Amino acid sequence: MAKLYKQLFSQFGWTILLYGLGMGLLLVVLQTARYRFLILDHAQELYFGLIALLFTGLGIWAGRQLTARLAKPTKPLSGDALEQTLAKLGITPREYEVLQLIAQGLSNQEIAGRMFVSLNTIKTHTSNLFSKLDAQRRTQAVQKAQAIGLLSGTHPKV
Amino acid sequence: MAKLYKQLFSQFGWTILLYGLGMGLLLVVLQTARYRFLILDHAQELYFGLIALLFTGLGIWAGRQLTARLAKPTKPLSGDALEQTLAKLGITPREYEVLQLIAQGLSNQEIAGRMFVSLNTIKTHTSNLFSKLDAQRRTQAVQKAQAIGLLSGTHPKV
DNA sequence: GGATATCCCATACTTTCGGGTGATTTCCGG
DNA sequence: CCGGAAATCACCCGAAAGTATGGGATATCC
Repeated sequence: MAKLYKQLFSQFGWTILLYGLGMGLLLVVLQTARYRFLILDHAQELYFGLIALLFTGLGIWAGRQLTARLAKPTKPLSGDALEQTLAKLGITPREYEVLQLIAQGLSNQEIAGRMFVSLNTIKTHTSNLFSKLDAQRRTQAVQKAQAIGLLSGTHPKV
Repeated sequence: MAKLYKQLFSQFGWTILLYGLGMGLLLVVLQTARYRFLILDHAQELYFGLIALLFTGLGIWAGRQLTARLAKPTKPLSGDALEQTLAKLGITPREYEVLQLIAQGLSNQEIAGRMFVSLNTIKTHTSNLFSKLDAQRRTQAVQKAQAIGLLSGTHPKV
């Protein structure tokens, strides 16, 4: 449990904390303000609208913050860093080969032919690869791999 | 005035409309619910909290939708060159949108959901797109598009 | 020798893709 | 007003991709 928290925190930093604080603060302010200045009866709708607007804005802001961290762009790794990343993800050499061929737009059949193994073998490799990359599709795997820097620049094959 | 609306609509599609509708609907529902079931006195805080939560979620969603459209047209090639290339290949705006979403690893179903059209429509778009890019698979299309510089992220750098 | 990891292959099954055809609507330019 | 481009959607069909499971062959490390 503490591990999950730590991971989340390291990933999102202060964003969540700040968001929670802001949320609580706003609620408190609004509450006290309600009892102090605006005790008008039918001002409820106005309150709802205001809160809705405010938290919509906050939501957009928070969304931007979070996606900004998740969509962090990176440069292609090389040599040592590459192997380290591969090891961390548990991606085997053979799987990495497959990944590179996938990124070049080859089908499983073509990959099988190029690597002199059966189609089923490639399927196994891709399946394992996807689970290690937390991907459901080959395009997603390529996208994630590029985001991490596992793949060098595109090879203009044709 | 109508022109501005049209432009905005064509840019953001149903996102804004849906958002406005959802907002209004939620407010109405909450209001009527208030007078029907929960006339308890100190339930206000709960309401505020609920609305805050709801609209935070909505805000995040809206933010994602909007930034997805605003961030994509950030051209890797100098604007003009991009449009020229697209025109040369006969790729329509809608098809280009699809291409970008494909490059992000989304399935046709997910793309359909994000663009508020049917799965069949996306299939048509992808099919036309592939023939224009001379590709047989989505991964191949992505590879070629990146090689030409049609996609942000990784493109001819070195 | 046993545990582990990698690689190879297979079968069976479900889902997704891609290709093809055709149809409707809207909008725009000649 | 007519014709074409663009966008939307539908239906079918075969191929490819993905999932699950299990078996067998090495090689390595303890």
